[in-house]
Amino acid sequence: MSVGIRHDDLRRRNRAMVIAAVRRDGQPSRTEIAATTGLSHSTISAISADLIGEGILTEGKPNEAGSLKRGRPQVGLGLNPEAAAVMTVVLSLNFLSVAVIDYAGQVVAEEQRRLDTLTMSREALIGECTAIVRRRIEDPDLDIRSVARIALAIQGITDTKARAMLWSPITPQTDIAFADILEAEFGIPATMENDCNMMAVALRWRDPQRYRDDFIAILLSHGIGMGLVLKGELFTGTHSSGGEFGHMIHRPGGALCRCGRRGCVEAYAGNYAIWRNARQLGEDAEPVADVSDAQMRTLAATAREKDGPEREAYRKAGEALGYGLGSLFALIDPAPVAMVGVSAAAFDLIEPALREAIAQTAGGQHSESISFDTEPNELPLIREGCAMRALTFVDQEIFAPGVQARGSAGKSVA
Amino acid sequence: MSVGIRHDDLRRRNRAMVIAAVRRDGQPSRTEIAATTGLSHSTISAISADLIGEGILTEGKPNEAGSLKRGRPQVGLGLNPEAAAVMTVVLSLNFLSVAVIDYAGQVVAEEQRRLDTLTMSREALIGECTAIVRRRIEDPDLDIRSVARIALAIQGITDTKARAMLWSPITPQTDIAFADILEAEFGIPATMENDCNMMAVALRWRDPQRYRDDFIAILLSHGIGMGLVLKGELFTGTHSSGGEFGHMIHRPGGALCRCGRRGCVEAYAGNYAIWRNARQLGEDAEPVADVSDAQMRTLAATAREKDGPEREAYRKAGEALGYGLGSLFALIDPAPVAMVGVSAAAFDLIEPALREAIAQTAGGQHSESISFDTEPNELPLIREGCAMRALTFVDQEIFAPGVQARGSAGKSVA
DNA sequence: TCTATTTTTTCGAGCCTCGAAAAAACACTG
DNA sequence: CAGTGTTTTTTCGAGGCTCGAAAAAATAGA
Repeated sequence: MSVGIRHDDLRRRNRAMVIAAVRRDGQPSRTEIAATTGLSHSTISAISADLIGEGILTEGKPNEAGSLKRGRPQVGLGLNPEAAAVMTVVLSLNFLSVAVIDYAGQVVAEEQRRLDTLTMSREALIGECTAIVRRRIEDPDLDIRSVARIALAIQGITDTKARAMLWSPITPQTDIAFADILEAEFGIPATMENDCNMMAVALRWRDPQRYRDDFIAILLSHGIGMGLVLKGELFTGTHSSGGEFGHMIHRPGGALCRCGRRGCVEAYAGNYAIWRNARQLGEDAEPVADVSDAQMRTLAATAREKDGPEREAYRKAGEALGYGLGSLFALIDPAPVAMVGVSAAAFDLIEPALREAIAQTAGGQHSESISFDTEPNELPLIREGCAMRALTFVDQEIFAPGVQARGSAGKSVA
Repeated sequence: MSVGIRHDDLRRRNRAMVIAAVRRDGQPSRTEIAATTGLSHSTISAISADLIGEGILTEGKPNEAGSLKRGRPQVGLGLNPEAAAVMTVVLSLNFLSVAVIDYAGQVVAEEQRRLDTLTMSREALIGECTAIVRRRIEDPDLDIRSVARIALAIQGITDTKARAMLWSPITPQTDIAFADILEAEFGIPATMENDCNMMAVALRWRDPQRYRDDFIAILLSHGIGMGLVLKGELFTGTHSSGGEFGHMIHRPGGALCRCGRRGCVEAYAGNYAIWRNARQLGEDAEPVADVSDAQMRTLAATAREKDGPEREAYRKAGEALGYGLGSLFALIDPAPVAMVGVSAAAFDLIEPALREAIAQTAGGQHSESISFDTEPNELPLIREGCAMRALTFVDQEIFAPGVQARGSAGKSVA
């Protein structure tokens, strides 16, 4: 049931709002915060005094951006990098990457490892993750007092509660509650996120002009994934991370998909599908386990060079993506799209067929107004998204908690 | 930007919460409201005293449900039917229907008219709507002081702001800002809603057990529509009412749809499509303008009787709906489905192929756990939904406003 | 009639936000 | 270089709101 607003909630929410404004706007003055939040100057003054006292915010130098103005110069408020740290863990095909990030969002440490995720046992996979996290946390060079939160991202399906990986193409293992495991191991709150959702989160921070309330991030990689932001909120399914754009049906009974079903968008537009079509192996050919980025780049080069099966493969991918997007647009209306991943670098080969297909669908009404942007490198995006997700959690839950917790936190710092 | 919470918002929100609790639970006592909202008894007591003083709530008789309990009996709080009235206007193919509903949700007046919506001019259509509303408002028999809000529903696409009909299959006219027109004409706040969304709203009130946070209402009528509730919120597109399930693509380049495109789900599952297939007219045959409910019932009867083109037509409809649902489930995960409209009465003919198709999709993982419910009559549902939508608006915006407005309202009643 | 029990109201305390005024910190001016 | 104007930030009292505890109200059972 919906719950009433208690009196203490007021301060908590407004604290969170101030922190969010500072994180969003960089170095806003108290006056600017008052303007964007709609709260009075007195309230902002009181809250920011508290936050500075607790070591969460810091006052910037007043002589920041050339003070040409007449009166008392604005004092920019910033996030105190030492207020907390968070950790990101990104698990992708044969690759594990962690980073420690300070409260202001700067990477202070990182470590990467190659693994053979496709053949590893459940225990080995979990072991590698906990080990790498432990190494970073216990690193004596790291002068971070404590990691306040861990965010994991994995390609595949996670549950709505952000506790577990349910299924992932990078491992035969299923249902690993990574978040619970890490929490139990280190006593640090953790969440398990879908990689494409983190891409969307990152895009929102990178370019809030373009990616604000409604947009679509599509990962064009070995598989096809999607992160969807609607009305300013990350979209998730009712039970899982949802948004499995790659497994919408493009052609009933069509090409064989990595998921074992037939006719999914991914079975035409995933790297393995483009590869399969370029090699003219037939739609029933078993998907290959991996195609290297270099191989895909070669494929794209060939397709650009001459009209042959390679070009046709990209055309088919464009068609599948276009019809898929058309169906998606029928549900949510058109929105800006960011194409991410190695095949986004071949978007020139994909776009014509994609636009042609969209024009045949309900999305076609605004065909020309749909904008596409490309970003070939997904990993940094996923990492950034994880970092922002973890930091936002700290902002909201740790630094803007109920009264009791806030009191003690205040004492421990003051 | 997100806006801070002012001090006055507190009372406003908690007032809204109390009203919502009373509307939801029937005759809750103050103690029960305190329990469901999590607010203290004192707060509930104060707020309900205000609301009773303002004539919004009324105290029920204490001897309501056999007072077997020991102590002071609970006093049920109810909505005062005379506190306000709302009006619903439902515009469907060749049919216009309005109703006046009191604050407690009872219909106090209604009127219906047959029209030829497909051939009417823009002015005539608007004229009929304003005329019927005026007749109901100015009816001397009606002892309702004033209508506080009007909710219109129409088959087709409306804008996100709930101001205008953008496109509708029931008329060649487009972009009619019905809400603005009625507001200008009568000075009463109005909203323009999508019919299927109102079906979903109604289902939520009718059976909150089954249809709570996540469910799908699909209209199987001449066209195919959908109302979607996700995470307890009505789902809408970024620009329009969205949720155009009927125009997701089932087969690229496939059967001719009423919308002029090809291969939409509706081009296989709409009444005209079933009709077309049953008559073996071919997928390119121009959709007929209307098929009567009686004709559809005859068709279903024939299909049940013998294996022929009629049965095959329903099979194809089931397949299209199944693959469409499969794609939808890939995005949002499976959820309970309510099939509404005349073809829902033929769901026995549709279901086998539908389930078979879903099993071939990402939704298939939970194939057996997906439940279908049928309701052949959409009109009462749409009307109910409109009524609840309008009443909820009154609850939230008129009876739980900012402080200034509340003060004056209080005075005028006291 | 008295007592136990449960619901509802009353009342003072504690917060929170707000507006107005004061204080602070600078640029400009002569 | 002191004085003035301007803008930002803080201070302070007022007004509201919710809460907990206690009181009042309303009933069933003894």
